[in-house]
Amino acid sequence: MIARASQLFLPTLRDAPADAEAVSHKLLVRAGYIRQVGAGLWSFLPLGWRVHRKVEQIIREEMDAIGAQEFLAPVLTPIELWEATGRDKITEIFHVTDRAGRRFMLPLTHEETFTFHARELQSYRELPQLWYHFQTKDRDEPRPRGGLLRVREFIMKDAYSFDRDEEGAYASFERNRVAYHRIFDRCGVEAHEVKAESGIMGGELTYDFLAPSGSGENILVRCENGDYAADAEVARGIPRAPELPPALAAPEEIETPGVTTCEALAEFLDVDLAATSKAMPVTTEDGRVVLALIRGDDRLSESKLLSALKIGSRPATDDEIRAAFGASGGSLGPVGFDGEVIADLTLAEGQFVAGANKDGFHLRGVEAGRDYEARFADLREPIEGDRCPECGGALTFQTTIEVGHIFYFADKYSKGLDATFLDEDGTEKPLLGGSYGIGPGRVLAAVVEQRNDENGIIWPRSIAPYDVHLVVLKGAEEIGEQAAAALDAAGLDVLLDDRDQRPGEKFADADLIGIPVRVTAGKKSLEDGAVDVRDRATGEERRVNVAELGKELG
RNA sequence: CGGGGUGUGGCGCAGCCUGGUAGCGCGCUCCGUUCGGGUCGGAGAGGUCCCCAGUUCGAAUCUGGGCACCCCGACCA
Repeated sequence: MIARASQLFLPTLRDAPADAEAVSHKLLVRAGYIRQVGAGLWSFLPLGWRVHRKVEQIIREEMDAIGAQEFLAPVLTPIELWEATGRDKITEIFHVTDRAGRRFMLPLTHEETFTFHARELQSYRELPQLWYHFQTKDRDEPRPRGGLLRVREFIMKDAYSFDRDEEGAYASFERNRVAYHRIFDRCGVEAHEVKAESGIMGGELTYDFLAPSGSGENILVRCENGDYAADAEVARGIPRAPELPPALAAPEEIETPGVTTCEALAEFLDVDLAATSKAMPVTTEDGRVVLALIRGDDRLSESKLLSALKIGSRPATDDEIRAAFGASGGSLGPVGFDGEVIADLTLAEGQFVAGANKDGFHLRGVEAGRDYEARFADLREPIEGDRCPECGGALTFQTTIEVGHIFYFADKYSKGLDATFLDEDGTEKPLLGGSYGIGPGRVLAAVVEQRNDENGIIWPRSIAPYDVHLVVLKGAEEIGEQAAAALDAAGLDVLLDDRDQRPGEKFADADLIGIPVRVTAGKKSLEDGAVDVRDRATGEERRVNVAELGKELG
């Protein structure tokens, strides 16, 4: 296939929009792949849509290869379906009514709809089933950002498995997990599988696929030695050992006027910051004030706190703190506090400096067990300098985009929607489900984040909008056409730049657009019947006779 | 939702403080020139200055209200 640039809608820009921050956002807009319609709302222009479709096709092939069956479920969804599972309360839902006042919603995902169809499964003989579709998702995100990185409407490949027992469900999960690795490999995107946040749900199988990127919302923590990888929200790091002062027989009160932060405290007392403790009172959703206690050099991980408390919480207000501790933030500690104390594992042994629950005073030599009772849990965010929990190697931190998510949800949706089957032993059981999502738009953005240089995008061949970018310079039109015909005959998709532009502009656009192979037909070609074939990534160039082109690149 | 910022031809920006004919670069159209890394010269087209209200003889500019978009945070099935 030959596409002529002179006739395409391919609006390349010299400057990126001023408000673009992420590299993928800038390059995709500049190179004419996408345009913004509203906050978090994007059109894919012809070139961008070609890439999107290529990503889709790779996903489709890999899903079909594991026996998945493609569906198409509607976007507009009766609200009753979501009421049945209790998810109609989610704040990100866009609600819609028809002329008769009937209520609908635009789904964030399609568990309900697919489980609805799964109700037609009646016998264990029909299981397992693995279904998927590519369909629009709408989410009223509080803050879309970064071009395609976080949007309010996007196409998702979402798959749903239904099994008769846990063993089968795990097998389905595993099939999808392996397929995901193949998908990301083929798309040329580096993505790491990590155990994701389980939060209140706890215990379920849930993995994220994180693609390192210049901008993104998840922090990937990895061990320098390879194996260990986790999302920072759940990653465990081994913190450095603190320099503890000599132990005291009992806590000793010291006056610390105006000292309200651990940093100031460590400096005032001339001790290691890691020898202090930080008191972070929170109020739980059921109204209790709980003291979360971490080491002075650490940050509290909200998701770990959530897992440990098994209930949501927020920072306590000044009034609540005053009522519960009789002191203000900055002088708080566990000694003498009669509420629940949940402390980080780093504080289980040794003596630390803590607030005295008396404004302007702290206690030295506070020891868990002896001076206060606490429940211990991993509460800290891993930080630079931590060691790997498995091998002791150094941990590295990268910002990433979540490009895929696989999740085993058991009977969570089958229960609400009453999706059961009759097992071999004659008993009725709920279907056990899993869901598996990939956002092709995010994959596309992640590839651009990972593969670019100062001149533009560098697509892998597998998802490039065209196979070859053929630049035809003035005077070489005839041989350019011959080259295009040769490439087309070899089954390649050719972007033929036949515009009446100067060479520099055509080359600049070719670099920006990022098709991996560039072929140039120019004056020289008239003499030797050859064209330049240039590799976008390496810049390597060689001359190939037009007659050999198809064979060389096909 | 909290904090910060921006709205002026397609894109990037100046003008606003101190009210008085709306400007610059790129892009676009036409003519010439040039032609293997964003030529050069000339002539043009194109703007409800985000919206509404107010102040004023007069508002892009001052005041009030609203809207949109971006960044940080909160949130994130």
